[in-house]
Amino acid sequence: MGRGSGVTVIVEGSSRTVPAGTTAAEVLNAGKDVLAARVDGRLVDLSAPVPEGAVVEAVTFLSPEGREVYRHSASHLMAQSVKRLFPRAKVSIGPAIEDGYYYDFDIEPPLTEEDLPRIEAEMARIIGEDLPVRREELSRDEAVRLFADQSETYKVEIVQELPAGQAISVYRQGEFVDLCRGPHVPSTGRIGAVKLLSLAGAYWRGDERNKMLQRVYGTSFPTREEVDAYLARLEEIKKRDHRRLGRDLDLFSIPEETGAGLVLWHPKGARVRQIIEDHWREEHRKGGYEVVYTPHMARLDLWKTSGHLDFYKENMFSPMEVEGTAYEIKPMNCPFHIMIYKSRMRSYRDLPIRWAELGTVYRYERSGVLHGLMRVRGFTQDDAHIFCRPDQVEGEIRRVLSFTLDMLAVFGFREYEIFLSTRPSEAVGEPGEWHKAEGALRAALDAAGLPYGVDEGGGAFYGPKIDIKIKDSLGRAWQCGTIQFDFNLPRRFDLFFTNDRGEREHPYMVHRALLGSLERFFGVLVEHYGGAFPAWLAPVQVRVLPVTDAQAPYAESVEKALNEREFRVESDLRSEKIGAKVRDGAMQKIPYLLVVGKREAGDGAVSVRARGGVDLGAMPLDAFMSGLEEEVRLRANETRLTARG
RNA sequence: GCCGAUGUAGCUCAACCGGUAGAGCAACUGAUUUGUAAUCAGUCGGUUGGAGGUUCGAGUCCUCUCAUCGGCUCCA
Repeated sequence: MGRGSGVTVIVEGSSRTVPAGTTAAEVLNAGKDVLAARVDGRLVDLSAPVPEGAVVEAVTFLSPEGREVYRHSASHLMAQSVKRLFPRAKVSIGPAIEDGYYYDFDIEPPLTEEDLPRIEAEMARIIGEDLPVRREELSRDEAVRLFADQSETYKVEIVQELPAGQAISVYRQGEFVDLCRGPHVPSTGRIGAVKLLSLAGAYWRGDERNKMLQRVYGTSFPTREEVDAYLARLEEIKKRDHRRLGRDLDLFSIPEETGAGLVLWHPKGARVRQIIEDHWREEHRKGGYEVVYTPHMARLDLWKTSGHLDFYKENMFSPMEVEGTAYEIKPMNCPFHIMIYKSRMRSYRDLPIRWAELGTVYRYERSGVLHGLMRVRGFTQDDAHIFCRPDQVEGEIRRVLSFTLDMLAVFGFREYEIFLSTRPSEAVGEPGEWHKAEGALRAALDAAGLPYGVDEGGGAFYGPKIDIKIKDSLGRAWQCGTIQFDFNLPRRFDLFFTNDRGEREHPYMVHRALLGSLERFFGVLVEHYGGAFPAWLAPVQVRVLPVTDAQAPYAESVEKALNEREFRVESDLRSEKIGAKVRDGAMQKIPYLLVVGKREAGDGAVSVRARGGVDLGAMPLDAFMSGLEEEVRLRANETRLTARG
């Protein structure tokens, strides 16, 4: 604190002395673009007085923190606007999120889409009023009274849960006051342009036993142009949506007649899947795995033993009866691999045993969660189970971890999020053992030097896991790879091996999937490449386009030659103009279009047009084929042929 | 499952206050023989997601149901 006359602060690296009580805004000589201040690393309002010795920095929209302050203030603006238009609405919470903000309301009758423009217009009015945003600190009792007087029951509930002694901050702008930690922009006029995007339901406090509130999503930027650019970006992103591309490129469908969440892989989607699977098998062979096959259903008793019936029931379809015995369609592959393990005696010398299977499982997913290929009811996991001795488990986990990342890298994924998921509330086994298992996973992650978050309670019922999430085009992260430590199932099934002292001992298990499920992985892959698969994955690598019907026989001979070299190739023999054929080929995102006219037919050449509209000119067919062969061999992420092959 | 919205030709979308469903693209047929993102003409195509109801009459209004979309919850 200042000693009477003045305080010394450090602003942008240089030290200054100012009168005590000087605000951050004054110290920074803040212009309109400064939204808040960072004092000694902590975000505060511009109106906050700076203490002695403080390091003061300006926070603008250019920083993530600045955007958060800005959007959070915009959410208050929205709440104020809603309260003006719908005085009986109760507010709850309204944080900034990536690219925007939301606010949850309890409001009767519910808002409709038509209300959004009205709310937006009122927000614009409040911006015009340029109301000062003021922080006040209250005791808990005062805060409870304040919000109780306004019948803001949700706010009262939040305040009552805050510690009694602690001062509680509220922010007031005009007639609107909201419980908030802050900081906020100094006045409502600082918000430039706002846009409300959508309405959605959201449970109070995220708990489905609570009342469902109405959530309004919006975004805000300093200028209208930036809002428009953001909306345009959303439109662009939609074009990468795997559901749209799946239809446009004829990759898959999920017809209502088949059933929700049940995927039909069309020939072109199936080709890509097959390439993924072939690569997967080859890598597993090299990585010391054996492939196994198991059935799609098993007796219900098996799922009793495994614990699925106790801990996984809500994700399983109902059992069916066969000759008086109940059978269950499989939600997981592990019990089958366990039964293979049990089929004979195992020595410590046999371990680790690594068994992999592209195992198709069926899980009951609630109707509201289904989403294209990303969330389905029948899917094929690239599953494997490793049975090992306790002393091997950490090494095996590390090995799987690097295997996963290598596999993802081949498909062009170098960015992902890793989470350690710990014991869920419903789980088998002792907490102490869980703790040990979590430690082993943590050690493997640390050894690999990988940053990770912790998902408390996100583990499988039989053990903790490491999850690897990949982001889709909308920035939604999807869990793909997973590595799960399991000391429980071996015990439940009474698995053992004979150790080097001749005693029976339980093995440990590692459940793992590298890609997760082929459906989800393919969905993410489609979006990742926007449907423009690299040549090694593309369902059609080459399309031959004769300029006129006269070159049809030559085109067919080119197609045949390519086919014999095992390229995925087709010809467009329609009597269309070459421009139309090029356009159609481009829209199918085919890596290479070969234009063959009179000239090419004459000298055994092809005119190569690479994806993206790059005309590589004419080259001998052989040169094209060796170039493409190389590109495929390298699993190159981009088309890489150049002029003259 | 929950909240909200939406289902019209294969796709993208029209159809006033309830008055008897239409366009472009695709497909098909024919003409055209084309040199790097759409050649022309014609033809076909619909129990308006499904089932009930209101009405003289329903794509339009009501109820139920299925699916999809955006979220929430849950998950590979």
